[in-house]
Amino acid sequence: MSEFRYELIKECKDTGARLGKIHTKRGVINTPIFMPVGTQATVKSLSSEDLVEMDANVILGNTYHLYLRPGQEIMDKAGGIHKFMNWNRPVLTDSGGFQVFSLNDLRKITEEGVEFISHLDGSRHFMTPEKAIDMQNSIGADIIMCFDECAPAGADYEYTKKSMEMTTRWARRCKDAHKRPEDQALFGIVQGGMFADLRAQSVQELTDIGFPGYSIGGLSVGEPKDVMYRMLDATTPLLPKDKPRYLMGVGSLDALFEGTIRGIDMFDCVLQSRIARNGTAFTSHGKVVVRNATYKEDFTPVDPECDCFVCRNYTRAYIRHLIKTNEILGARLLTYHNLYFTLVTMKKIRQAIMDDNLLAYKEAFFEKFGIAE
RNA sequence: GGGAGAAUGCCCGAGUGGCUAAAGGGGGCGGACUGUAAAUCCGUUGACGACGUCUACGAUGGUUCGAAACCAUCUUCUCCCA
Repeated sequence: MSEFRYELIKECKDTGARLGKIHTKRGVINTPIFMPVGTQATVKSLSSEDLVEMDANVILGNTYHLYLRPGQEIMDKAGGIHKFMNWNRPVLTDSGGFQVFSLNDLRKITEEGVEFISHLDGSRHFMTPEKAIDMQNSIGADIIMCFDECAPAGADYEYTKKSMEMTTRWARRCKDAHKRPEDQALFGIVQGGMFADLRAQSVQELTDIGFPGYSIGGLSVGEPKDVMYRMLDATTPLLPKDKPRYLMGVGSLDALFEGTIRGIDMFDCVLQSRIARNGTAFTSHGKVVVRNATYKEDFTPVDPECDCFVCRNYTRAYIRHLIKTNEILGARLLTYHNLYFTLVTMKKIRQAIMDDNLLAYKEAFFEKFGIAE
């Protein structure tokens, strides 16, 4: 029997926010949670020890990228991603569905699956729902995703409906192909673009199939934020309360609050780690572009209110210097801080739900943080 | 002492009569970044109140309708022969 289970601890009185626990073989995940993204079995620039130290609980890996490198055989021989990267906490893998979207010019979609042209060497690969699951069985993540088509924001109704219905058929194939349901929770992915009725249809069909958790995909793909929030409003109330909801790829600070308020339990985002590498920090007082000349002689911490090891020991001036000189330590320090800051914010959000003052906390947060980035 | 060559915008470096305020790269400055094709990408980078003017390609003086480009002299630098 699977140990995977969602426990709803408390529902917010004023909003749709939920405080919960996801029980997995590798430990308990307190939700709502932010999951750092480690596409190629590494959160870029950080070690697994760093992630433990900052108290990250779940991290992501990516099926498509790990399938290309190091490849399925190595993942098998390594005994799965946990051993491979020395990380014994939960891992969630995306199926490669996002690459159907992001590698737009390098793939062809058919009912059977997706033909990718490798961005690495131009070689052709045919990814199917079955293969995506098989690969995820080899990677061995605790939570895995159905292979889906993530349609672009501009897709019209007709295309979006067909795409969503195919994603549903793929979801069934994924469930059928899954060989380790006892220790890998397979999530279905809700699609339906920017159309509320299609979102509802997607939820209905996926819940009919039945999954231990539900992801909401196809958002934050170029649409305005209010549209995304409207789609969440049209989706989460329809999802079963006893299963976790995962909003895929979303994680700007405002979206973490707004998503939580709309009943999302899990978030992941590359934004924190990517902008870190590009010289920007999220702080209590908003976005700080450490790279900018303003901070050349700023010998204060990245975020004076943060107690991460970066903020306790290093200055903006130093990190700016590292970024300007293209030293890898700069990327590492900012990545560490950005993720730490986000994880702490999520911890405070959980506490606020517990204390029945989520809306007040949100208001206080953005009063300092400023307008959402 | 003799001979050859070079001097370009913050730096390197194209450019041998008008289309050159001057390619390209670097550096500087700024912006973007949301299930990672990203330590990436984009913009900008002589001055001044704008498709206008001014100052600019070592210096000075010429040739020409017009010069960063041609000529003369000077200055500095590099290389070769003694």
